[in-house]
Amino acid sequence: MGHTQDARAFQEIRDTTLEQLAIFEDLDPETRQDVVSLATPRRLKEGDQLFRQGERATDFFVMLEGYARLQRMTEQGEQIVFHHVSPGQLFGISKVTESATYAVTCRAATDCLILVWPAHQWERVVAAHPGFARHARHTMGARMRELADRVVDMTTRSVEQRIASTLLRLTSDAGRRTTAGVEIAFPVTRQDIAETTGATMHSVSRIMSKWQRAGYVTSSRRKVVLREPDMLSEIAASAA
Amino acid sequence: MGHTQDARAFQEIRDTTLEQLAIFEDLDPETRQDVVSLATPRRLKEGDQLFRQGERATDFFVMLEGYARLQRMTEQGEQIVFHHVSPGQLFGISKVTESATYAVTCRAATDCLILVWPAHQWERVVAAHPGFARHARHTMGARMRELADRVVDMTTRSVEQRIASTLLRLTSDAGRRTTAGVEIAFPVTRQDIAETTGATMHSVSRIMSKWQRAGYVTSSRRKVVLREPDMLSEIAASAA
DNA sequence: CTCCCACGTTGCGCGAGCGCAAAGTCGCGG
DNA sequence: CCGCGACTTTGCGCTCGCGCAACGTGGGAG
Repeated sequence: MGHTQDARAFQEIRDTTLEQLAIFEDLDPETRQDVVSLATPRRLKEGDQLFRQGERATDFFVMLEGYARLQRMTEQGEQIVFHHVSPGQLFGISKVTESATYAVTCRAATDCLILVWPAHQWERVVAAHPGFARHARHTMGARMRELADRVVDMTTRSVEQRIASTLLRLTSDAGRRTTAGVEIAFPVTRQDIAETTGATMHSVSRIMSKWQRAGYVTSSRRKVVLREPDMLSEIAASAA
Repeated sequence: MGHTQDARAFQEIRDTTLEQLAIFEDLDPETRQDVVSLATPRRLKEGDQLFRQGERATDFFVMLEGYARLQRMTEQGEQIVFHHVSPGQLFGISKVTESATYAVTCRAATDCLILVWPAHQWERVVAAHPGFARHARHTMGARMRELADRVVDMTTRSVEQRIASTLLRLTSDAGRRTTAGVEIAFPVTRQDIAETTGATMHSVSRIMSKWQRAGYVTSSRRKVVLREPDMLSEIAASAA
């Protein structure tokens, strides 16, 4: 995690990963290197907090490898997960909302490799690469849609339907095909699912046990595999 | 509602209202007139739909007088209210999220007077008045915070607490002092409150009847007056 | 003035999902 | 290989708030 390893990682990044990122796809290699040279790479261990809600927003980020959760904590200590950051995604972009602080807390769901830009470089990055700002606005829009959908779900759908939709979304954002089905690419506990669906761990466990018995999912400790995504879609969509 | 009336309204706007709008406060009169001259005024009657979710976003707006609801409709025909637009607020700003369509439906809660800019003028307005873009981003951030708070509320607070918070927010956004207390400045039915809190009309009615008996609120047909806002704050904050 | 309709109130029963409690299991560190 | 902590499962009872149903009520149109 020292300087040497970061430098090595950085080298690796420049050579392979970056050119595949959607956010840089319309950039010539020279500009891309300009923009990336303003950032520093950083590794996180699973569970590390990158930033906390309410903290001064000193940086913005792109996820290169791994997954992170954007969440909030209530005064009663309850966690609520708003979003899972996947590789290639931009996050911590409070500049887009003219906010001086982070709106959420970011915690690594797996070991991560991220690119970190100082917030004061925002204008410079945007000037060199207008697509960056466009991408950031687009990301913000997607997050808003996600939140709005979530509000709709919370008021109109049952816990079972919400869990089904959530698992489907997680596999579509971070799914990995295996022989047994589609697996969620990062550790997921019952508690995590509860925090992203607005249910209790107990309800999640009961419902997923039922699905396991029915053969729709296979789940072990911190692992979830969907064997019959179509059945879950059906549950998520069902009128009741 | 014809051209003459619009022109008169427009004249009136230029003379009185505009200079007080926060969004134009840092503009010299000349630039302000430039920006405003790109817009046309429009009046809405209570209940009119200004735009619908999913529709191509052809315009963006500033509310001058009156109130409107930003809402969504589910396939089952349920309405969910996300936001109440108050005078001075910018809305329909899908440009900020790089979206080609409106994310919500806008319906006038009272008769309204609004300014309408064609979406294709966005770049020109922003160029003439960078503060406009800043204001728009700020608005977007505020909406996101509102949505996130709502998700938290839906998962952690009781219906009674949510109704209390909602009424307090409505009076703080659109409150009018009267002898009896603070009145919400636009017509509000029990159904409306249900749609903004994620409850049923029946629950809202029951809870508000209780509050009326306790003397915290006075409510008649489509009208809500808070007599004891502090008591409602207490309910909204209570641990249970 | 009256009719009608939108809006509001209230009672009753039920069910989803929570809270609590207790016991089972996996896997890592020592 | 053992022990402990993190994670999971399951049962049971209860409560909040919904769904249904029926009955007020006020205000605007004609």
